[in-house]
Amino acid sequence: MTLSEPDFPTPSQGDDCRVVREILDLIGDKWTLYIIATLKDGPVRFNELRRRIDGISQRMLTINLRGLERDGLVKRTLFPTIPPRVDYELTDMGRTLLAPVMTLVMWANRNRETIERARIRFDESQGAQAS
Amino acid sequence: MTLSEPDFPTPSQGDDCRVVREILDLIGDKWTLYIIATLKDGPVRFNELRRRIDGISQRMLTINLRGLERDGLVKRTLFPTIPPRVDYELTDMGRTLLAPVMTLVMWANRNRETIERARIRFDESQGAQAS
DNA sequence: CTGAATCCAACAAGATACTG
DNA sequence: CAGTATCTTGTTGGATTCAG
Repeated sequence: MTLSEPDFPTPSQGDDCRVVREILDLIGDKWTLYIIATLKDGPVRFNELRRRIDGISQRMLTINLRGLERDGLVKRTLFPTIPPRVDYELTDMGRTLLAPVMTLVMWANRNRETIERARIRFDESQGAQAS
Repeated sequence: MTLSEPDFPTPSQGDDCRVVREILDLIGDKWTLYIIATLKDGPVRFNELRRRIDGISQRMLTINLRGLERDGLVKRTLFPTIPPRVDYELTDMGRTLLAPVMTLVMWANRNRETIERARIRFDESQGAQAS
């Protein structure tokens, strides 16, 4: 285990945070997570990805797929047919990322409403004090 | 448990991903995670935060703290002394975020080198095919 | 000390058109 | 079908200045 906090593992400021930043730079952008999620069940073709991910542009899909391929999270397979066909699929490492992401999903699901309420309350108190 | 996938819980494209996006919008920016990590052991004053988080500007610290306060992850306590003093600390919900983040930290630590190698390999193969 | 307000640079991302 | 290239725009973040 990389971390050795006694009772509860918490991010140890200096080191870990930078590492997490790299990961967040990896998956923290607008589309990457959607792409990974869309690939979770197996290979998907380029335009199929585009159709399934609502609102993504051709450009962004290409760029993000390149990044994921570069990082070894996604494998690109070109079939040199006419018309050409390209399959994208998660690598083994890409699949291991699904688990950590899931803990975030669960946290999000559990706390979404609380956060929503906190926001409303905060915004109201801000509006009220504007005298 | 919020998810009920049979063998392995994976992000279910439509729903969960949007929820995670909200969370990533929360912590996915450049500084929020550092702030949360810096607050993990208890209240910290504004300028102390600023000192401990290398490179952050006053403006960004303020903005991010406001956001965290708005979302109910951080509590702000103003001591109306002269000069004024403001303490920031994680709320209970804020602390629960540490655990999910940690799974990401661990994934990052485990896979950092692999990713680094993948990148080098990818970049080299790209340079090679540029004929 | 703890901010708020303003201006500005850099980058991310959308729209569109073109190509093998 | 699967991209690339270019242009434009929106957002983020840094620097600086001012205020309670």
